[in-house]
Amino acid sequence: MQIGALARQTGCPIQTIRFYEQEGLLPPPSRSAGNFRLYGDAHVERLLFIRRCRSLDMTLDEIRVLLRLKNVPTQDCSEVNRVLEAHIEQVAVRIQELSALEQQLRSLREMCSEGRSAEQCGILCELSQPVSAAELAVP
Amino acid sequence: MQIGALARQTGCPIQTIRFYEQEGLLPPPSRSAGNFRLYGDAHVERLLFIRRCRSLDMTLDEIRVLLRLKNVPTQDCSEVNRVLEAHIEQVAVRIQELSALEQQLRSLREMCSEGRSAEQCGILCELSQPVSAAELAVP
DNA sequence: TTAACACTCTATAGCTACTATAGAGTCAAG
DNA sequence: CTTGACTCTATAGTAGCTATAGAGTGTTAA
Repeated sequence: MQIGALARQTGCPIQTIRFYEQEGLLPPPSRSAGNFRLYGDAHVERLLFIRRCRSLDMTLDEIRVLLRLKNVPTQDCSEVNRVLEAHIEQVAVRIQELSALEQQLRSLREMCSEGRSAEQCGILCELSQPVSAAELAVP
Repeated sequence: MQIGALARQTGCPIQTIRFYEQEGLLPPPSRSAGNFRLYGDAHVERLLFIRRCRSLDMTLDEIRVLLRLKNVPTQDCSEVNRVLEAHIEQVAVRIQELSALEQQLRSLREMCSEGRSAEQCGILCELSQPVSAAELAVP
């Protein structure tokens, strides 16, 4: 199967497949006489695994770890659990941060009603205030 | 005031100040005889404004719009309101997405208890399932 | 006077996870 | 034998910085 067929089967763009190969997530496939990449079912499976992980917003590094563990089927899988839990924690933290951010934005929005001049705009005025050290810590 | 002093006053790294100048967010300051950047109070104010916006996770493009509006003090500020509301909406959407993601991750976590072999790991098995079209839509 | 030191300058490369080109080559069908 | 669909490599771009190299500036102490 050529790269286009693999792309159709997995819903993954061709460029991205080549990118995953370059990054070592997909093993280099064999090549045709004309130097075209030739894939088999194992590649389909592995690429689907990667895409599933990406759809769960895992980083390529996290996926690399999972792929490594997957390739040693007899090994204890507790590291898989740890990777996943760390990832869940990251997502939870990000949700916390964004929720706090949304609160700040909504109270900022309260500062101004439509139709004022920019000079008197409560939002612009508030935005001109110094930032606290806590707020400066970029999420 | 040299760039180091501005950096200290605002808590913004020196490189970032130069980056903002390059991006047109900060106007190019005057220079000393030895070609050092020399800033005044207006620069401090403007940089604080930018950092406050960034701490609210606004993009540089959004900030550019706000700065433009801020510089025409007599103009109606309703566009400021619109920029802010669009930004709030984006944050709200992202929170929704991440919350759904967290749910998926937690139910994935349920699939495996510690101590199995990788082969039998419920998480790895589940991750090997094909991805639905809906899940493929990367947030 | 000169040496040390802190500060600044430009230019460039790196980060993540792709995406989008350019320009060339491959292969099957009409 | 040419058209068209497909593929190849290499390179640059995205956002918002961060980090480096190698050079110059400016003040102070020996």
